[in-house]
Amino acid sequence: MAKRGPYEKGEAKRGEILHAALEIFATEGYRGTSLRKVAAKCNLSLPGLMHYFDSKEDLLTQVLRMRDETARLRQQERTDPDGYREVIREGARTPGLVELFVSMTAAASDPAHPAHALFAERYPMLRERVAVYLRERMEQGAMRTDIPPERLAALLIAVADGIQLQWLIDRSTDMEQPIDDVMSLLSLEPGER
Amino acid sequence: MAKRGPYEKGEAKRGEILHAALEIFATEGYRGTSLRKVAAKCNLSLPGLMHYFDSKEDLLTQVLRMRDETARLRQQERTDPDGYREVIREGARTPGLVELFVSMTAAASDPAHPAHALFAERYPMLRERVAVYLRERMEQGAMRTDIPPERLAALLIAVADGIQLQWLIDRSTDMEQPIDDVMSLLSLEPGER
DNA sequence: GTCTATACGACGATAGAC
DNA sequence: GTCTATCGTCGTATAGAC
Repeated sequence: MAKRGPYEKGEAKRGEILHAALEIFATEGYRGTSLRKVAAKCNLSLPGLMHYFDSKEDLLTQVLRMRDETARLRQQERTDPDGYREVIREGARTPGLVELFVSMTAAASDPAHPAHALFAERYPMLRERVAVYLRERMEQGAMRTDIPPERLAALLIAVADGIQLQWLIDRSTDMEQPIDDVMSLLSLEPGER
Repeated sequence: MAKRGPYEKGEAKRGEILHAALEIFATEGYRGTSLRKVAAKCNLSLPGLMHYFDSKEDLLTQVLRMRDETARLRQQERTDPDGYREVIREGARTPGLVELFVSMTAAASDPAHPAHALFAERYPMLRERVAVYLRERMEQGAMRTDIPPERLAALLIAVADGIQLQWLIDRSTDMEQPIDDVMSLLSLEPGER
């Protein structure tokens, strides 16, 4: 069901801008990247670009939304550690994007920030999806059950986010090991002591 | 051993600036706080303020250094979970500072950033201190020993950092629970199943 | 060494013409 | 829908008074 009229071109251009912005921020990082650079890459003036977005923060927020959407489509319902691993591996290839996510999270602590709503939906959604996976494994008898899956989900996401901060400073940091370690702590198999 | 000559005043003023900057960033957050505001609070012109610092990022880096130093003096060698708890509780009272730390971590991913050296020293030091505590507990027979303390230290710090990201978005997030949960996963006590 | 005044270039944002 | 022109503010740089 193709859009009619002038909307079609506008939506295409909007997508082009978002992809250009994603590429620039991924390569050059969050700091020191201006909207004028993004506009130039799209053969547009700054006001021409701003016609599509309310503000720089709005543009960045939509970049993250697009990023989430493509990641979601690619791995569908993979909430198991292997799915997580894949996400982390890809993040490791694009330090600029990790930096963008972290910077935006900090900025979005202000409820008035455009990205606040995004993260406010995103974290509970992530927790829920991880919790569903953990609950399954518990029902299979493959995991200890003394901590409810919702709490463990918050814990696992914290590990994944937190290790990325250490990795931002030292790129030799192993981002998968801590996830594996938590999972092994949760397993019922021998290995204790 | 008091300093002589004109240095004394300069150092005092430098400290005043750092405290003023800390207060402003703690209350108004990282974004939207300008050096001119900090200068005004110190009854100084902007260049007058810049006489003491190489750049804005340099000033912010020294704010974090000062922050670390006072925290270190106050709790000395407390690397146990209760010491951590205290740090987290105080962080919870000053969202702007947490935002500052997270934003600076992201920015410091660039090795050329003045804060890069700070974090590059800070994380290994933190890991080492936590590892020492964990090793003690292991030797006391109070903890499982199947994962080496160095790896667990990275894990615990990731949990502490990561849960703060979730807390930045949702202030009702319990920042102590995930720490407690990891510690209970590490304990040898019954509770399994 | 401490500090003010002034100016510069770049940023995000907006007004209004086409 | 896209432009030129302009705005206010930012961090920064320099000159020079004391």
